[in-house]
Amino acid sequence: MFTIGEFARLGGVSVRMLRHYDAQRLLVPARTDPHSGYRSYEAAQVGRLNRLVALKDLGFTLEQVRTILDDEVGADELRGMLRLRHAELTAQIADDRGRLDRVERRLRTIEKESHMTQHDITITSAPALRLAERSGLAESIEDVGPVVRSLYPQLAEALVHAGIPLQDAAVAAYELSDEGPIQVHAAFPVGDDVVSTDGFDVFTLSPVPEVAQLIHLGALDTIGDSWQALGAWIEREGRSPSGEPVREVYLDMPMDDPSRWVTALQWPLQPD
Amino acid sequence: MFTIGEFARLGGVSVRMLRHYDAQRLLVPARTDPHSGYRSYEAAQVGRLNRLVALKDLGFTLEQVRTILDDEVGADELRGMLRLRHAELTAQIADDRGRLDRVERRLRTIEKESHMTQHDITITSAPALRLAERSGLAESIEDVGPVVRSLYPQLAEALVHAGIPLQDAAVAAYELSDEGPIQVHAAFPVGDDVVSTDGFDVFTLSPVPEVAQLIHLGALDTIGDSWQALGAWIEREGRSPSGEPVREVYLDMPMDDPSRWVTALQWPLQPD
DNA sequence: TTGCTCCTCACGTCACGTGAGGTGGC
DNA sequence: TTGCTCCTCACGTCACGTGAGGTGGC
Repeated sequence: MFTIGEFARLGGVSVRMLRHYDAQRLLVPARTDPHSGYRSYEAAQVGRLNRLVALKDLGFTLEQVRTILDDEVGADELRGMLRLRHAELTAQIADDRGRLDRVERRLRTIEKESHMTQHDITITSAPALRLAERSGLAESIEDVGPVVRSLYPQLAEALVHAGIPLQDAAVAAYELSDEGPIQVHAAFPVGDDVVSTDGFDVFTLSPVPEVAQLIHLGALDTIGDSWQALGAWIEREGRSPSGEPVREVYLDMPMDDPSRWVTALQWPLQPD
Repeated sequence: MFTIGEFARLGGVSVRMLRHYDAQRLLVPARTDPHSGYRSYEAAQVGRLNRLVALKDLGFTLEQVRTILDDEVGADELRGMLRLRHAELTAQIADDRGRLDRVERRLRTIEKESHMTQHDITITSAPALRLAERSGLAESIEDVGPVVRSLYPQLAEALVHAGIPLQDAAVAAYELSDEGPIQVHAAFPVGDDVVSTDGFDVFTLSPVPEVAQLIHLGALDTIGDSWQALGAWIEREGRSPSGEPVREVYLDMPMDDPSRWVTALQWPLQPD
């Protein structure tokens, strides 16, 4: 028989842990003195303690350890638990590798710039959107803005005329390509009941699991710079655009003050 | 201005998280309605939220994020924090790799044996020991037991004669080698004040960071099998003995019942 | 006798998730 | 008006670590 302290040393665990395992009925001492409460462990219990520690070291929760130790799982179930744990660990390692990469990148930029370079670019997801749109062609990147601006009044008029409420933020989408004119869509999100009519077409944008997003603050005259910055950032991060249309979401446009406008630029990415 | 829901969507976080960051003074809404408690966020706050999320994604605690965001750390300190995080992540990944290896080993043994092979072998550390000993030579492995047994009565007598109290468990140590006689030490731990005398020598065993340990239950006549099992296990695990003397710690030896004896076998390992 | 070990509460950890119960704005 | 969003508590999470305050055994 061992005291709790001896047994703890033998198993390489703390006394507190043994008390915890007792309280959880995971490893109950062979006897407990009814008067003093002193716990006594038998030599034969070392085996269970070792198994407990080994399973915990694999990353199982105490509840899982209990079911395994108490033989409540068959060989197949145990295989399943191990495979699940395998998958979880693999994912965990991959996550931490990503984190490590980002830490290293920060360290490299900090060496060069000696302060925290902070950009307002994040990677997020973009939802599927059902849109009522009017589209046009822009000859060049610089031409996109004027084209969009010319499309919205007509679109708004057509939607209002059709009695369709406009509640969500307007969304514009462009199909960027290296050469040739750019297809420009000026649009508003609409419900499933709305269909194409004279004055606007209804189409859907697919959901995108990963987009690089930059929040552009202020008037739209400098939005080209923001798109450029976003493209440069994607390149620096070693990511690639997926080729799906980019989106401009006009989150807030107080009509009296363009300097307070808020626009999200979203550039779909290929899976990493 | 955004409501908390809009701002949460924009930043890809939950409403609850924004309330939490408010409570922690990490990201306080630009204004809070004194009557309704409704929070309003400004577009310009998106930057801070993005930085917050990015730093949290690197694995920093919210408290660390706060000091970094509030510019309470200089470039050097920040470099230090990033390097620390780098080290932590590297260690974490190494740990998880080890876990993954062990999970895979379990899966392979379970394929073959279709049930949980549980051995009572663990890896633990062994402390430095100051020992009073008598030693002898054993011609072969089989001869070790008799030699040890012959040494202990004389050693006990010499220690008692010198007035030295015996409180801790007896420890035997052998220097295993492939050929030739085996040096056998029968010993008891003693305090720093005890020195070599007629009848026993005092020497110290170095601490060992990693030993493979097997708890042998019962009489010592089958202890050879336990040593064999321990050696086989070390081989299977792909570990190597360090060559330091192996230890037998006689944890419990009730004189009336050898079947309840408890002995720890410890085999020093090379660092992994 | 003096340490040393043992005991039982009970709080703290970390970053929120998840109700409960209620109010405000379109 | 009916949902939808917002609000404030407050408990739960997971496996213990860390006192506080007290008792038992050599």
